[in-house]
Amino acid sequence: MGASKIDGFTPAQLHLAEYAHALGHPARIAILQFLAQRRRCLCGDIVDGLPLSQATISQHLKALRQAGLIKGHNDGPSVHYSINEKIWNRARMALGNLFLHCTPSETQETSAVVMHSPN
Amino acid sequence: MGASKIDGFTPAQLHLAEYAHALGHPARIAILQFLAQRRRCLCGDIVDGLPLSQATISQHLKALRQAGLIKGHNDGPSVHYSINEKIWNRARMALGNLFLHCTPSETQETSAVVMHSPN
DNA sequence: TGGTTAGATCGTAATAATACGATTTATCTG
DNA sequence: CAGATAAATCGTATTATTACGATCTAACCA
Repeated sequence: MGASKIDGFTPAQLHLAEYAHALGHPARIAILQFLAQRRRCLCGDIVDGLPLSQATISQHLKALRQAGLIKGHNDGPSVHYSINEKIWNRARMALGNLFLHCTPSETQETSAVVMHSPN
Repeated sequence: MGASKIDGFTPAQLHLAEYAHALGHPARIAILQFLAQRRRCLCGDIVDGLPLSQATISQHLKALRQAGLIKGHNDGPSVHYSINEKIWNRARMALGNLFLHCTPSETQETSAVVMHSPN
């Protein structure tokens, strides 16, 4: 894409867009669901589980890592990936916030709950 | 980007990625927040409110419309835009679902609430 | 009808994203 | 050390995105 204009938007808007952007590809959704199922898994497990090459998976993992949503832990030649709960919760809250403030009608109370700090 | 591979992913994953992708730009976040504030507003209002050209705003509106998140209502020469609650709720649920199933620990009950059908 | 206004669309330049083969890097093992 | 394995990175072709000026379209008004 052309580079997005960044000035004129709030940090909150930029962060929210960054999180959503990281979620904006089916492979990255699948990777996150994969990580959630196994709680912690090798990069190779993901490669085996998805219809994409090792290089492409690695690229998507990098994108998720750069957004902060996942983290990797080196274990010999392999890497264990897992969801980064801290940033994950931030993303959850940011999106909950968006839906809270952008959803009209009585659904607001329902959405509101997602915003409460879980810890 | 290169065209994303689509086969091998579930419809749910594809929809989720589509919604997230639509939210993955600060201008589109700002537009949605703008629409939520005024509940219904002219395209020109958005153009005045954001640091982007009319052509660019129109392009972002098109992206949001194609994802189904907003709808436009013609009123003479102007167009009133508003959030499409039906699809908006679908997006909210889909994202709530993702966070529900991907978030470890005790935050699950909290996230779960967002999934309940509001109506 | 002629002019004005609101938005969409066109054309296009610049840049980012996607995908994958090939290669590199790093770690373990014999 | 030599070979094997895991994952990252490189190189690159293709396509999408972003942004904006310019133009087109449609609806309104005098």
